[in-house]
Amino acid sequence: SLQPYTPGFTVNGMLGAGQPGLHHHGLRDAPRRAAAGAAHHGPEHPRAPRPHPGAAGRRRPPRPRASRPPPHHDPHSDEDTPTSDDLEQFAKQFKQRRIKLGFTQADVGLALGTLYGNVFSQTTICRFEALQLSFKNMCKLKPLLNKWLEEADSSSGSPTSIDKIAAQGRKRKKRTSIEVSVKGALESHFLKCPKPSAQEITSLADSLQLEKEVVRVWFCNRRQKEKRMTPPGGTLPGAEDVYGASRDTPPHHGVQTPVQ
DNA sequence: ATGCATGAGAG
DNA sequence: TCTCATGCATA
Repeated sequence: SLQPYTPGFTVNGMLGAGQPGLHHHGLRDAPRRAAAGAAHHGPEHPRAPRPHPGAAGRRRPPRPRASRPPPHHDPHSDEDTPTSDDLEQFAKQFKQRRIKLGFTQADVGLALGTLYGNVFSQTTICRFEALQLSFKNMCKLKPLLNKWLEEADSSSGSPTSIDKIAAQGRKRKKRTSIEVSVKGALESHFLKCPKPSAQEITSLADSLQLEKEVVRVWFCNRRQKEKRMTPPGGTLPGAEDVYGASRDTPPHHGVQTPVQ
């Protein structure tokens, strides 16, 4: 189940791993975006910008924010907390190796399961590579992916075949598609107030003709997006701490980067 | 690749 | 209820 896909076609790993009518792609690489960002405040939140060595035209003055200072020793060895830069570098290298080895994101997710029991979806691997997870989440996944990487190119083909986790039976709500204009409205409100009260959500939902639950979830997801290592939009200097009115609102912040 | 969704924890 | 990790389904 975790064979480097067959060059002929049959891009299997991914389809088999639960990627329905998706076409090819399993290998393909594109000049990635770069992250630039700011990190700060939270006493414990390493979020760092990325100066970008090789890329030219960086518009944002990279905020020189050191993040989790590596207490000691090198980055490549897992163990202690990596810096944002370490993660970015690893993610890049990981993707490159993965592709060279001929594995799809889905293959990797599955392999992690057969290897350690933690199965991950194509989505998660994708987000890891694109740094679209929270710093903490990235740190958690890095060791696993790193191990897979070592295991993978050392080609110690021990066919550790394992079962798949039983499928769930719960019916999932059909994904509601929100119109662009409505999304724009939500976005506006988000900028004004990232954490609307239940009542504000209700009225907003009402005026936008959306289910309250849909709006609530939209805000949750929007906030979560803001906490990724590579946040959307851009956090203007000065406009920090959008949330917590209380002191020490921990994490957040980011950076801005065009996601391509 | 990403949008909307679920569910486990925490409070 | 919110956050957070995660993924089905879809663009």
